[in-house]
Amino acid sequence: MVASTPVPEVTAMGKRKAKQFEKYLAKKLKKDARPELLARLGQSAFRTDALQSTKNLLVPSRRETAKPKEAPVDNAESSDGEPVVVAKKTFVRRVPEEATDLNAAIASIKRSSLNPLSDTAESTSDVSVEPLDTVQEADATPDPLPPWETYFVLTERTREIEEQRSKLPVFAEEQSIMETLRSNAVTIICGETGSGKTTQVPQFLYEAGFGDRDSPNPGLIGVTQPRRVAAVSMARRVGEELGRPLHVAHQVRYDAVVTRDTRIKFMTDGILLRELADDFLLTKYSAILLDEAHERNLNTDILIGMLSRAVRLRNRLACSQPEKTRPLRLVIMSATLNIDEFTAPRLFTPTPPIIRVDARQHPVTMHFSRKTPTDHVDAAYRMICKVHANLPPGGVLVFLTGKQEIVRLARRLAQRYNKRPINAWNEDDDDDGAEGPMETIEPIESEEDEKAQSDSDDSMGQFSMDAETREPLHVLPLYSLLAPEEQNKVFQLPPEGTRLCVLATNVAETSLTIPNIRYVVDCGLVKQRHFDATSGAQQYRVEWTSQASATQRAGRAGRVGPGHCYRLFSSAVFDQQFPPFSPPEIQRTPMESLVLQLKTMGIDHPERFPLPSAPPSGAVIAAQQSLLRMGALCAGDDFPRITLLGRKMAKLPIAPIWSRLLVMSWEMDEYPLLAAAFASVMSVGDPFLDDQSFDKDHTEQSQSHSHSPRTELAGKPPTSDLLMWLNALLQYLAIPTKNARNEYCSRFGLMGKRMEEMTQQFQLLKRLLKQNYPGVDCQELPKLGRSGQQHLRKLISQSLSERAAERIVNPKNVPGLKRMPFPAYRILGRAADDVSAVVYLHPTSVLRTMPPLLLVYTELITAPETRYIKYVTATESAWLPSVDK
DNA sequence: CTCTCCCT
Repeated sequence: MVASTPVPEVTAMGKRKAKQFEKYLAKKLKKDARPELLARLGQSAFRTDALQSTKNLLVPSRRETAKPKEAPVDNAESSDGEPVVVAKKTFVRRVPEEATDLNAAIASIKRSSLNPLSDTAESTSDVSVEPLDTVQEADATPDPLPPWETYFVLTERTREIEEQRSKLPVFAEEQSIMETLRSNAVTIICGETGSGKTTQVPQFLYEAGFGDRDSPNPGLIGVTQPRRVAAVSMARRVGEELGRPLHVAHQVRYDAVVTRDTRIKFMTDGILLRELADDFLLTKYSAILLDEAHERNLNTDILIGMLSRAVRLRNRLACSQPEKTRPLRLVIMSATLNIDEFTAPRLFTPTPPIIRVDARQHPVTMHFSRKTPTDHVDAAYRMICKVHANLPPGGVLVFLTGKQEIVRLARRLAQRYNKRPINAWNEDDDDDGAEGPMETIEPIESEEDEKAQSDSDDSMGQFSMDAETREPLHVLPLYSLLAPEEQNKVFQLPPEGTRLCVLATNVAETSLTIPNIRYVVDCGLVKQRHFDATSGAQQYRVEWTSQASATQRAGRAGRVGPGHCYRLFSSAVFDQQFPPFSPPEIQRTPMESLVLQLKTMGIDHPERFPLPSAPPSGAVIAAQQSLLRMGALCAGDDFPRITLLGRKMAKLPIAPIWSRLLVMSWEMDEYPLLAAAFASVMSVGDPFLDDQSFDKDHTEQSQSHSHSPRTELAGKPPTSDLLMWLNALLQYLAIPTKNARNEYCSRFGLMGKRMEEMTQQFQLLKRLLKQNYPGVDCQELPKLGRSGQQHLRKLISQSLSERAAERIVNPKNVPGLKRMPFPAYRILGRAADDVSAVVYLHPTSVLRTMPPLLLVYTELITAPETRYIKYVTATESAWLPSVDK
């Protein structure tokens, strides 16, 4: 590494001899315990006694003695049966004063998870917790609801705002919405974008006294959003509309503005999920609104499952002890889609009422292709040209599958419509004007004569004129990894006399709304990540999108006026091959995080937890096994139980695989700060721009990755892509000014957005480190010295031991091996004998020039012909728990 | 020789 000053084990004696000697002693003691600790890293059960011995060095004197009031939550956790009290105070949930209420709640949760009323569940014999009297009724009884007391809050809206509101479709429904909310604990509101439900429904509740301390419903109105930007911007808008900005706040990962005055809180769904882990009854809230539920995000789905139970419990408690507990109302807000999964009896009894609200949306005319083209990018190109040549002014939004397609098509279009210096495009596009039958698509006449390539003089400044139209085309790419400055261009007005044409990925389907779009061109495809629970491999696949998402895409043309959607596929394909809905995220993602969180909440059988859609049958089991291997769970008589390690991991806002590394480092007090920086890096991911764009924009001559500036950050010799990222962050943190940081990013081809995110994540983890381990010095920036690197590589190897690979040194012995310029590896472990276990080191790896004999990887990518391992770290067999040959 | 999109 560049900053390879080894961290001295013992520093030279300075002034404060005594202190340093103490430190030295402490370190030595810890070192003695270290081999044992490291040996145990790979064991399936985490030995808590070993932790204790080092932990005592961290927090010197007095252990916390368990007070009688505290719940005996940890009894089952120590593998040797000893009660565990380590760091209990900070890590373990404290039981509040109303212990009986909460115990009742927890008991009922455990019970409900065992008997979720799922249509197939049958066994109730293994109920491990005695339900308390307040929740003893059978789950089939309708949810109780205390009476609604009338209350009003006056607002101070301006006349202008009142006028705007009155035009929203949801405004006319205020009375029916509030009447439904009054008599139901759970309500579903369906309305398309533009109905105004997100901004208005919270205000209806506000005016009925929700969130007002003196009202019968003093708790907050909580509104969840799937995305941070939406939470922040909705909060601001509602605050403005109410004329009471202080009453509306937002909370997202790195940013909270909640105060004592807050009555409406907009937050991301992940925030509410975190809060549920500590307070299952959501005692702070009087109403929860889950917005955009139709998107079927993982978090929203889980929230629906948990809230189905929380609402029932809260309202039962509110009935039996109205002076102590107030009721909780739940509103699920969704576009008009398959609501069935939200109304399933396993979730809600009685079935919640559904209110439908019209949308203020203009009609969009659909145009299908007669035939489905084989090359959708080419088809898109032709369609854009036609729209541009023949149709009245209005922006064009084109949906494609990925960055590469977008960049290519943008160049091709720019070449035709938009004159630029010739060497700005280093890829030759001589296929312009390529023939091939083009389907006629109504109502545009087939005018596909493209031979009049316009490379003429540009009398219109930077634009040249198309033969058929007198109007230039303003082409902009849009995808998530694009720098924010570039992204923001789509929100500005295009240069005068030009037509806006945005080439976008899925970001434009939900996350970003581009103004003034009249025409949508949709290729009908999506690139999606697929996850195989048994092998752990993930794969990107381009597939037909769903009918629902195609409809959503088309709707983007109807926001300013009547629009048109040109679909680059036939109506037969749409009807017969498009699935009606995209699979919910819960069926496509690893489940470790969710299982771990459910277990910490006392839900013993996550596979039976009620959810709108069940995860794939193997996914929960696979996650459970992976958590067992990590030591976050340990085998129990009837089901795997959470360990103390697991509990600590669950407290950290990081994926289990990295939270484990963090807890290990913190507990051992070995480079705790460095580990925090590393975990921050890992939770954000690859900060490097992809080389193509980097080379083009900055250095023409550096074609090869081995000469790209990033190798400077990798150290000599390079040992890990991941440690290179870490070094990039540490260097970045050491730079004082924003300008210098930006300069640094562009020099090394780093994405500023990601570097900032890493920085914030590091601050967040540092705060948690300080809170939980007050003895650790968090002042200085950590250095990536030689021994620190070793330590991290050991831990990385442990974490990724299931993803190890061995270099194929003699390729002649392996039939079918190809492309030897790229180092080939064989995956170790379960799949080792399989031919498909041969993989290649991804060309962007910093280790490509000196591939190690043994490595661990984080990603296995399946390309059409080849499988690649990406993001690798050199390792040694001694660091892996057991390497199967 | 390449990576859709979110979140604690």
